Parts: sequence; C-alpha cells; structure tokens
Amino acid sequence: MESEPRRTSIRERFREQVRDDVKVVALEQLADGGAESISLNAIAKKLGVSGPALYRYYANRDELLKSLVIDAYHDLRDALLAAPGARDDQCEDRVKALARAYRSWAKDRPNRYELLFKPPLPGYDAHSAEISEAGRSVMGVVLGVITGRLGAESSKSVDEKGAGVNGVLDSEEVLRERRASSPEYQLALRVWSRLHGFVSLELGGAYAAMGVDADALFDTELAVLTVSAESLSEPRRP
Amino acid sequence: MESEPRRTSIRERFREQVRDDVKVVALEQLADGGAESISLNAIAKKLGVSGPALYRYYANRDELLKSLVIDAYHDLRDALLAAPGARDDQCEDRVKALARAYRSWAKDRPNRYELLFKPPLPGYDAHSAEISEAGRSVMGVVLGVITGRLGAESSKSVDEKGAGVNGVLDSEEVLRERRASSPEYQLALRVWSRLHGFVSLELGGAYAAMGVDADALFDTELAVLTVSAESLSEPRRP
DNA sequence: TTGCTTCTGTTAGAACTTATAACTACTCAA
DNA sequence: TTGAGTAGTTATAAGTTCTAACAGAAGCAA
Repeated sequence: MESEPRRTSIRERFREQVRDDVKVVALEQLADGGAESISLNAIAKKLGVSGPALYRYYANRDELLKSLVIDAYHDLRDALLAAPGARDDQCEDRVKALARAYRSWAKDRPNRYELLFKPPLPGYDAHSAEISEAGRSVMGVVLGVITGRLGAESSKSVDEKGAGVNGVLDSEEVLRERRASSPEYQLALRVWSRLHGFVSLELGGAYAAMGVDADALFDTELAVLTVSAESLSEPRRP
Repeated sequence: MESEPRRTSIRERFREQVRDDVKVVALEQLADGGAESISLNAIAKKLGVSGPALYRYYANRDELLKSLVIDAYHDLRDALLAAPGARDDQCEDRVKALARAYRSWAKDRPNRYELLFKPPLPGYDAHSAEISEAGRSVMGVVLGVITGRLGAESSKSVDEKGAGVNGVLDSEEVLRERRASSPEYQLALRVWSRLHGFVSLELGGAYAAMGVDADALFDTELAVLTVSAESLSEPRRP
C-alpha cells in the first residue's frame, strides 16, 4: 500500500485512509446482505461519523460501488496470477489451475463475485473506462495463462511489483500486440465465459436446487474445457 | 390465460387482473432501468391508485419480484420450446437451435434475463420452492432438446396445452425418471451453464468493451458446444 | 505569529423508498 | 337487510441518497 516514496501530503494520506475505511465496512455489508445492503448512511454510522460526511470521500453511492468493483477485479486477477500451477509447462494443467482458482475465489466471496457481473447495477455505468480496464486486466491474466506467457517470477500481487497501473506483465503486452481477433484471445474469452457460466449458476444455487454434485460437474467441465481448448488452439483433428 | 372453466369468482378475477396490471407496469420499469428501478410506489402512481393499495395484491416488493422471475423463467422456457429446429433429427442442430433461441431471448430483454440470474437479490430467497421449480422447468426443456424427447407437436406455450403446473411434457417426465446423476442431465446443465456464461458476459458488455465480435465468438462456441456435447454423450474418441 | 484558504464534519432538510396502521366505503352473499 | 370481507384511502414510521448552509480545525505563507 505504501510503495510510493511518501510524496503524498499528510492530508492526502488521511483521505486515502478514510476511503479505505469506508471500503472495509462496505465489504462487510456486502459480505452479509449483498450489494443492495451497502448503505452510505449505515457505513457512516459504523465509522462514527454522521451521514453526509462520507460524501467528501465518495461523490455518491455508485462511485463507492465502482471502486469496490475495480478492487474486486484486481483481487481476482491477483488470485489467478497466484494460482498454483498457473505457470505449469502443460497448457492443460495451467488452464485447470486457472479454472480452480477462479472458482475458489468466487465461492469464497460470492457476493463480491456477483458484484462483478451484476454490472448494470443501479445507475453506475458498467462501461466506465476504469471498470473496463480492470476487467481487461483479468482477461490479460487468463490470456497469459493460456499462452503460457505469464513470466515465471511473479506469483504475487501485481501492485507489489510496481508494474504500472494494472500491468499484467507479459499478458498485458500480449493484449496489445495480438489484437482481439487472435485465436488465443477468443479462446481466452470463451474459457472465461464458461467459467463464469459455471460459477454463476453454482452461486445462484441452481446446482444445489437440482440436487447435482457441483464438484463432479466442475471436474467434467474442466476436462472438456481443456480438451476443447487444445483442439482449438492447435487444430489437429479433422 | 383463461383456460379454466370460469370457476373463479368475479372478485378473484379482478384480483388477478390487478396483479397482472402491476406486473405489466413493473416490466416496463424493469425494461428501462433494471430491477432496481422497480418501485411499488411508482407503479401505484402509474396505475392511478395510491401507494399502499398495492400491498393488497403483493405482500411486499420481493413477492412482486419473485413473481416476475417465475414469469420470466416460464417465458424463456416457452421461447426455447418454440425455437425453430428444437425438434430436429440431428442432435447437433437441436442444440444449436436451443442456443440461438436462448441468446436471442436474453438479448431481446436483457434486464429481464438479468433478473433471472441476479438471484440472491435484495432479500428474496432465490431458493424459494417456486423459483427453483420454474428454473427446473427451463432445465427440463434443455434436457428435452438434448435428448430429443420434446414431443414434436407442442411448439407453443406449455400453458396453452393445459399440461399441469409447468408440465414440460416428456422432458418433465425425463427429469423425474432419470435422476440428476444421469449423463444427459449433467450435459444439459453444462450446456446451460455455457450459454449463460456467454450471454451473461455479452449483456454485461464485456465483449463490447474488448472490441470482440460477439456473433463470431458465439458461432465458435456453438461449434464447440455441439462437438463436445456429442463427444461426451457418446464417448467415441479414445 | 498572524491571517488566509482549504478541507472536514456538522445539522437541516428535500425527495425518495418500503411498509404498517387505522379508518372509510364498497360489494357480495346469506 | 344485515354482516363479513375486501379495496381503497390517508397518516405515519423508519429507512435511503444526496444537497445546502454553516462551524471549526488544519495547513500554509508572509
């Protein structure tokens, strides 16, 4: 958090502190009650200040939510980066590691995960440049895992490496050089969409409601995920 | 809507009428503004009654939302049933038809689709028996399409056939006889989860934000969907 | 140190929301 | 015709977000 050489003024540091405090309480409310139950008023009360004080730190509720979404994206990205096996030699193993990490992250913080994909929430525009950027940084990691260009060193938070705003190392670079039309990019998107589909249904309780063993189902989907991934990235079969 | 032999009292029919009126206005609000902007107060105003009057018809806001969710599930189910090609001979064609119908339904009413999978919404329990039931009726159709047991006659709304509460014909029957552990069932779930993943990301604007051609991506995913579907339902390959 | 400026937090209040309570008036059925 | 149940009304409570106006402290510069 304090990688900067203390260039910030004492007031700015205080501001950041309070902004973080607000987010901490907001995450608590998010954890038990979902995004709807995040209330600036209640946060203020819990922080010991009264109501409108928080509007000095967040323009409105949506800005706070946006901030939470971006943080969550970055957190997810870091979790994927740190997945054991994300830098394996075998592509299949890398993808499996990614998938497991993705699912685990979501299951451990369901409300936070839902926050990410419930986007067109109240009024805040999901197409905010910052949110898109954060989303793309996750995509960068997915892409990096698939192409095996993650860079074996960094298995920790990207922020700690001081690698730019959301510099995802090689993968970010890949994002630029190979454009959206590249096969790897499309494959990454499809992997992501499948993972999201599975996890989303699981969190929504669909599997539970139908008496299905989600773990077993996930294993099956994992197998197909990697199979089709390989068959598509290296089209061997007729 | 009036398949019953007019056994209902005039008052009950009036009640149903008002409940429907409320839902109609609610759907309008849902269409422009999302689920958050559904307000009992505003609905009442638009209907010319004042505020608390609606509480005679819906216990609370969540009950209205629950009702909308169930309707949406049934609507989606009917759309899938009516998909041109859902009763084709080729399994691959059936699944493709299903997938296209699914995506179309969602894209035509994004907010309504999101309502379905935003489940753990405010306070209403997504695991309400009725909602689970409605969700399962969609699964029934997916399963029916995959197994080719839809019954060639009924391409129209299930309700119009008077086939029980959400009687999905053969597929509902299949749901009972072959349990959740059957390969077809798991395959149906995986197909559904992939469709949901794709559509969800698309509606969320992820593809647009990354400058990806969603149509092309969908076509690719469609191909893999059916390929892996076949390879799994009939494990031919070593 | 003095003084100015900027920032932070306060209270008051507007405009909403969901939801309940109490009361009136109507309709339906015996 | 009488009586029950229903439908609507207003008033009200307890929330929410967010603005406005103001008080006071903190930082900064001369």
